Amino acid sequence: MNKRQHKASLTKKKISDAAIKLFEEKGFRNVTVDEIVQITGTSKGAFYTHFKSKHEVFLNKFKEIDRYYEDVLLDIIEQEETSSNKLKVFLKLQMKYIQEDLGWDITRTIYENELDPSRESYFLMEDRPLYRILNNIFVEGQKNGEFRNDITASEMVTVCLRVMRGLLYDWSINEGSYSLEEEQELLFFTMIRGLSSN
Amino acid sequence: MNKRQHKASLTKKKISDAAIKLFEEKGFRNVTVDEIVQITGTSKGAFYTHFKSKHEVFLNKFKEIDRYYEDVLLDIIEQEETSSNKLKVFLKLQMKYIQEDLGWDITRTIYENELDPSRESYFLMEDRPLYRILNNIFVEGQKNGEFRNDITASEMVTVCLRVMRGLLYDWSINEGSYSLEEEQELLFFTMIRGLSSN
DNA sequence: TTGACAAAGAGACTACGGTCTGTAAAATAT
DNA sequence: ATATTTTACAGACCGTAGTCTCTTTGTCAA
Repeated sequence: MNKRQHKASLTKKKISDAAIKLFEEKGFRNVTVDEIVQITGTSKGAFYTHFKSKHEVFLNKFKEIDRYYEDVLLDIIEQEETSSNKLKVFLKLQMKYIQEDLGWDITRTIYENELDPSRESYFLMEDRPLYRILNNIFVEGQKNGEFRNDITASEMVTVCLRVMRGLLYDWSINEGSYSLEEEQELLFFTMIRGLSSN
Repeated sequence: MNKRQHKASLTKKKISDAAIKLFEEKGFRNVTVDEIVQITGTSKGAFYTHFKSKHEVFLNKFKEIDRYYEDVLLDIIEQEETSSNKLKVFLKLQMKYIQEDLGWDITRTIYENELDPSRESYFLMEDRPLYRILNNIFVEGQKNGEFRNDITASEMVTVCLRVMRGLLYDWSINEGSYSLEEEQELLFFTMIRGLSSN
């Protein structure tokens, strides 16, 4: 990395850090790009050379969730005996992470961003760790007879994703007014019941 | 209705009709309020006395869905024998209606609007026909032993709504690229399986 | 070393949703 | 009949996300 690139990456980090801090303090909608660039002593030009949009700033933050899946959750679920317990624990810890580390405002903003067709979608990227992990659980659960065999593992992933999104969307429009960690259980257990072989 | 109110309601209708027509032609995001008022020969002032926001214009359109539930779907599901079949038919026809009569762009816009905390939420209004109808089905299904009794009917409504929203959200971010009517089956059948008594 | 080029950034500008203020005329009170 | 208030509306104005243009300065080839 040469001198110019180095300076650029410092600028990017400076903007990103300040922006995320502001978002957490005041909520995404109450922070303006002008404010961010003013505080960081940069400019609109700098901001938009590093980020495609105001949303994108913490899309990066959100992507950390995948690292969390791979680094932390994978090890934990391996300790569970059954596939359905792996799934249960995975979903529970995921919701706990979203509730405690991301919060509803960031979640809401991500969900809003995904609805904008002019922007890149993160949810639609097929190679997310989330998708691979779920797929592995279902494949394994089918092999050992826990899950249904009349539908494919990838169909079960689809079902699971839609249910997850329904819950997170609902949590977002309710402005995080209920405990995600507690409410996930009924919904996911029902789903798992529907996906189990009998 | 006096003369002034009459003229006002004409203006409102003129704006509403033109706006919805434009939305259908060009998509919600590609229509500006300036364009709507210019075409209708009205003004920003007129627009915003009748509608709280650009979104609200077809929130009214969306609310027609409830009339559809009450007027059409209620009769149809009454012909089904079992509660779970009522639910299946209801959900299927609902998705068919959304796909064919509303379309994904309107659906997307509604879902986006709901994520804006500064706006009134339609989904959170507790007395929607949708909620009552679902509740009735679950209560009935519990009485006749089809559905689980370890959770309440209203909890089942909550589960059902979240699943529905997950599907519609997913359909929206996929820009309506798959058939809602076809894809609903796997998801809802799985859910119903999870809600059935055994 | 120097000159062409490109990357990073500064900041004026645009587009557009939404607000505010002023006004004409209809409704209502006296 | 006249005065007062209210309503529907016109359109100037504002806030903010995002774009465009221009400048600076580091990079690299000769």
